[in-house]
Amino acid sequence: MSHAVVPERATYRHGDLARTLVEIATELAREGGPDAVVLREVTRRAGVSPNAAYRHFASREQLLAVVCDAAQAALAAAIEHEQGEVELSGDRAADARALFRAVGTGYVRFARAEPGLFRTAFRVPADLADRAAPARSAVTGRTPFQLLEHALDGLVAAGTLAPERRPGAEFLAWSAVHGLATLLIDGPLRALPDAEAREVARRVAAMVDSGL
Amino acid sequence: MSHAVVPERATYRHGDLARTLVEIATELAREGGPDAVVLREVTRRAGVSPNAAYRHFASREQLLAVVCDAAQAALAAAIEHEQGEVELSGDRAADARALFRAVGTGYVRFARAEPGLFRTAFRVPADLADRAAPARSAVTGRTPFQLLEHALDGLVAAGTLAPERRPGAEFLAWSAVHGLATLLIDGPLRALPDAEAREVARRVAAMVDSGL
DNA sequence: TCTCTAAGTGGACACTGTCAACATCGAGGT
DNA sequence: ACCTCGATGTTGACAGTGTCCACTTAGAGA
Repeated sequence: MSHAVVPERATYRHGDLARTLVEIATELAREGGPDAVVLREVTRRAGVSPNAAYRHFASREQLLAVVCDAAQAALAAAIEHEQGEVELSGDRAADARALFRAVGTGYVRFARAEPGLFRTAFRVPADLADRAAPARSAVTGRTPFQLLEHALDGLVAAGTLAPERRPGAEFLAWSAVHGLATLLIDGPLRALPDAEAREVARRVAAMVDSGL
Repeated sequence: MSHAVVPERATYRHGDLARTLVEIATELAREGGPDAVVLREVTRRAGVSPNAAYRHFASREQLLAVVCDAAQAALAAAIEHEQGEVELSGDRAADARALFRAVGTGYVRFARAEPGLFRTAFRVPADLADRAAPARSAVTGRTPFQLLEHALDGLVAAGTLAPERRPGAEFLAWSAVHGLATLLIDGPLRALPDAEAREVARRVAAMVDSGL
């Protein structure tokens, strides 16, 4: 049942247990969502006693918080990747628009590809809201939310979005896209085939475009 | 710690334990969300041994599923109440629109007023997707989702929404509103005062209106 | 009145997160 | 080259959880 095929470490010290624990916990979260990251199972897979974790994390909740950051970073990476796929045309307005839409499509694609991590990313940390932003970012150093804000700024700079409509626009866009994502992985659209899911996503994007 | 102030029942039989357990479990969910409904605490408050619950529910998960239905029903009731507050003007188009918007405002209002129940309502049942719809409805017999569909049908009937745009429109509207709700109770808009929250909700509604 | 069975109890098990006390090394100063 | 001391890992324990099994109880129907 337990994948405890550990390299039977020879030394008393582990080396980099903190990182190892986070990696294993993240894998558990990927497979089964936040509830699947159980401290004892993590240490078991690491080949270490349960209490060893407490030398590196104050509690299970705190370990989960770190995994949550990692999941957010993975989401950021997915969005950045999606934006990287965009073929820039040179038309500033069109490009800004494409990059903006890539935020949404990358977001939804990640939610469908990694539902466990996605749910973990938005597990409310219970204690703190302002979790360290840097830990939640990928290569550009931006969190998913910041990537969205950046894309919106791009729309304004390209003249596509009127500056007076910019404040608060991230909340409109985020609402629509996040709602769609949950609908697709936990809601009635769960079993929708990829093609149709993309179609719904396209319509949501159109709604955001015209309604911003 | 435990509110186990139970009426010290005299009879061996409880009378209506199933209903009592659901009520207590719902209260726990209201206070602390789905994770707060722990079987032993429920039975404790009911003044009954833990195993008594198994005569009425196959597992904790199944009890939680019933609570989930109850939470959905409460959401439906909140939406219906919001629609009941609408002052009909006689103008069919305007009324249909007002009733449609009331779905959104009722939805968001409920999420903010009862975050514990709201989270419970959308706890994915893990096993079954097609949970009994009737259990999730209130006085009109409609689930929250059905209330939304009904309001959209009203828009079409009033000529406000083009019939060819009707299919799938519920997913667009639901995405936006549900996303907003989670943003307001678990996301960065958590601490927003009521007035500003209503303002954001108004803008989301406008986005849906113009983007449907 | 007797019985059968639905409803509640008691005890146990495996599992969890967490604490306190103990064991083990390895780096840094003498 | 040694010794120490603190960071890291271990052991054992405790309370709490969901759930199984065997037992008891009492109310409804023959």
